[in-house]
Amino acid sequence: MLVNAPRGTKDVLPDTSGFWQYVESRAREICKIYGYHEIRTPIFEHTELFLRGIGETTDIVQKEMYTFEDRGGRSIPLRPENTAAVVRAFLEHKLYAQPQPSKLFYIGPMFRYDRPQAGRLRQFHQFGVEAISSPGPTVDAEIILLAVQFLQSLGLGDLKLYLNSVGCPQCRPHYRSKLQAFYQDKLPQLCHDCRSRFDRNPMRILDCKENACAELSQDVPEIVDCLCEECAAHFNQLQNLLKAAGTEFHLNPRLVRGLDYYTKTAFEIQYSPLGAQSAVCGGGRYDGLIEECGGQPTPGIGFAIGLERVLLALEKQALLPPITPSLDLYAAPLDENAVAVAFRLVSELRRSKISCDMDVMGRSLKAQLKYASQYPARFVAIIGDDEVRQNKVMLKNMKTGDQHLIDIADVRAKLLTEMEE
RNA sequence: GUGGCUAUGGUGAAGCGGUCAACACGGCGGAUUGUGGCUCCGUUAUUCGAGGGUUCGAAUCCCUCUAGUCACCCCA
Repeated sequence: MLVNAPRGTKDVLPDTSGFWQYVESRAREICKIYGYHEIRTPIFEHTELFLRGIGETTDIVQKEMYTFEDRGGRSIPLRPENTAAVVRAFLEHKLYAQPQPSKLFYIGPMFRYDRPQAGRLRQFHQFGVEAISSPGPTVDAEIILLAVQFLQSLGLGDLKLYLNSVGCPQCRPHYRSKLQAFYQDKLPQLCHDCRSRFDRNPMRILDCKENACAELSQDVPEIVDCLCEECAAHFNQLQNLLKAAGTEFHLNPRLVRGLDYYTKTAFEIQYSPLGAQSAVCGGGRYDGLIEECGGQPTPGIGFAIGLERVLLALEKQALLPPITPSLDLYAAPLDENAVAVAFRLVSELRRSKISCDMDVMGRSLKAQLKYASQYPARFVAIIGDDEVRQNKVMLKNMKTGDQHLIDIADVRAKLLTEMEE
């Protein structure tokens, strides 16, 4: 117990942290290219924010939040996603008073209490992007391209972009009642889950994997045919923009997002070899969210990318960059007097930003050389009695095996010229 | 939250009721006195995810729990 991380959490060890840094730096690069700026919000927020923002009836809020009471009696959840928090910060700091749109991104941990699986953890990490204030659809296309370009820049292939429009408060109710009319007489034949979806969120029935439900849904009316004029025009224009940019996409009328705040554009990027957790990126427009959170009516759109899933996909496609630690100099002292000399040398070199290390295990020279070659270190400075007496160091090139006795004072210059090559 | 499968050292794994828990890799140490990457030698699990039970005897059988994994649910 004491030596096990809590269920659904993972330690990132030194042999993999380099992969994370790689992916995160790619995310930052892309955001810079697209003009998005980083925002960092707290890992916990007030419960009300997510109740309002995500929706009280959603699974995320109903059964997946890590909520605790703090010592002041406040109900505090660890954030299950970050869009609501970004909107909160947008309002709290009156970012709307600055030149709009607000183009923001974040990278960080999210928390959902769920049964862990590969690609689904209780603490997981998202890279998310939000563009607030523009009604689109140009910014919709921009955001989607950003996501696609990010994933492509990592070399990922076999990605599929799915696109849909979920309408707006004008047209969605019509579609909803149309759906309910469609399913009304089929109700007894639907599965248990779908019967409860009928009232709560009939659009979810379309998504059901039960054979019976899928068959019943064969001739279901599609939302694209029920969009109001504005939503239809928006959706059309978005498709035109994506085509103009040469981005391949697939319309998926059954694509429904799980969070209440989505309107109009909904999209998802899938990498199917990941199995059940194949959604690498999910996003959409949330034109009602900011008002819902107490601001002026303001449109917004964003997405989140699951970094664990991206890493899994990269691993599957053998696209993880090699991580090669290296060291310019390893100091190998042979006795206590030499340790002091070596320590001084190493300290000085480190101040000059030369990467170096020395023995702290009291090992034999043989063992020290072995260690240095595994590191791998480019040079080893062997320091024994003779060297200490003469203020010199036996500098050994680990690649060639050559070694020369040189003045300690010259080590730095020697290393610098060697590193030039 | 529901169902299936799994659980032996740092890693990959043998063992399937009865002497010291194979083997490989890795780690550490060594092969004459201050020299690595090859080779050779030694060493590295009083213990088999945890806790109960059955038995003269259990890593091996049973139960509970924990964790991983796959699928559902949902989502990134």
